[in-house]
Amino acid sequence: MIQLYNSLTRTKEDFVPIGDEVKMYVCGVTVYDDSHLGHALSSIIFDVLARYLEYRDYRVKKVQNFTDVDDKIINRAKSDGVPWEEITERYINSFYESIDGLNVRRATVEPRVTEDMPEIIGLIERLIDCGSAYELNGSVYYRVRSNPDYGKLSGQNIDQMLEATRGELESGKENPADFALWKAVKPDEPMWESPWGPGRPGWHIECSAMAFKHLGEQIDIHGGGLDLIFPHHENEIAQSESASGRVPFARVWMHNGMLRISNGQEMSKSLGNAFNVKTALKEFSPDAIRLWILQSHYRSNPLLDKKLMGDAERSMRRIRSAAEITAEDVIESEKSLNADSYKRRFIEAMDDDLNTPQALAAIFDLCRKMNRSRTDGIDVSDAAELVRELTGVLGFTLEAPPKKAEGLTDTAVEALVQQRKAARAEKRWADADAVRDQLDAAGISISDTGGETAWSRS
RNA sequence: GGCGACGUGGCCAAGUGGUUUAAGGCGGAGGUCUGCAAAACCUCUAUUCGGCGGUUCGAAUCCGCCCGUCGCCUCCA
Repeated sequence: MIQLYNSLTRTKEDFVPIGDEVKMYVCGVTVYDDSHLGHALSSIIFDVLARYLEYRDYRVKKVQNFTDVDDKIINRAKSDGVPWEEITERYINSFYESIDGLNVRRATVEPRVTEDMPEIIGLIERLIDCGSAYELNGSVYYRVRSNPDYGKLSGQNIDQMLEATRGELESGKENPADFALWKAVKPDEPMWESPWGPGRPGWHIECSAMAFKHLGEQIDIHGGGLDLIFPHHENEIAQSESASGRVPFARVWMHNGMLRISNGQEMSKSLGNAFNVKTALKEFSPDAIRLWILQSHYRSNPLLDKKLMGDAERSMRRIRSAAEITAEDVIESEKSLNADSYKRRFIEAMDDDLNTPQALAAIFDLCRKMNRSRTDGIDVSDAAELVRELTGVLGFTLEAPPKKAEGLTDTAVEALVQQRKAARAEKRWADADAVRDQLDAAGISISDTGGETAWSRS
């Protein structure tokens, strides 16, 4: 039985989907800049969740949106002096480049706000009809007081929040905590026609509308970063439940932790220290980045530190070399390593609220067991197959790290390797070592196994 | 001010009442293998879980206080 921690109830709960298909919605990105490693963290975690659910024989429909109408996009368009559509197009492509590079599978549906405008407007109309929203000067606001449950996710209560929000308040709202569902048009901003006049949707309504459209009015899992709990997810719950009358809107709310940067501060865009995914991928393999993330539990706050990614790169080599063992590499043997207990450990760990550090520990232990068994003349090809299976569930590619562009060509390396081979055959060790040093300097490492010499770029 | 998270070895990080005197990874030390290396394997690397009290037959795990770090309450994965 899979158990997941539900932010709404603050407990781990047995996961029981409503229907025969898991309906999962994950808050996507606002496309106004390149993706940073925080996005990578969230994407990888919910990628692993979807992969694991499928591994456990669930059918999964995952919806992840693009917010392509937003203040930050408008501002970016202004500062770049281009139409806002160009900004969103550019960064949607950039997002895909990053996410593909990280071997994150695409969601089943990836809706954009601009493409689901009729549903958004329709949902706002429903909210007005049921008394949960009101129009004011061409804008529409959600009436927070209409919902006694408001605040249940974040543990906030309206009065306390208001104390904190003293100061600038939009005039005319019934309650300062009421939030915009529809924003009346301002000069030079994207706009759509609506029953309340031209304007654009508020931030929160899109997710409710898209979840309703693509998944239905009650869903199994809703995911996103911890920072979205308030106000975004709180508002999403309020809107969705007011409109549909179905409670809860999402059975399980899952929130991933925030990246920490080395000096202890949160990594946030406003600090301007975002670490670009594409930049990271130039230096580290997607597997190293994934391992670095999955070695912490998804609800913790991993340290963003290049050293740790480098450590993960080295760790990956162990797993990769174990996974690379195929039937041909195996010594003829009657005895075969039975890896069932490792598979059970893996599943047990993942069932327990996606405990990837424990699941990885099972894989590392299995790799060690395989190496040990191999020297004992035991057939480990089935175990290697299991390593491939389990690492696949975690989304690893098992591909070697990116090749350094500079340096020697393959043929040049081969020539040097042959040169060294000759030297070794004649026991001219100094010459052989000189070649090895030369290769090493060019970022190529060598290993002599049996009669053969293997080389790889590091 | 309100809501919340966290503090485990040199670094990262599981574990949340007994089979854990604490998994796994990285790093380090020694060894096997090797011409020497690399990789791999073996052994070692926290009697201890921020501090102080308490509950309990028994706590890193529960309770209280204190110290420290961080997040949310405004846009953020």
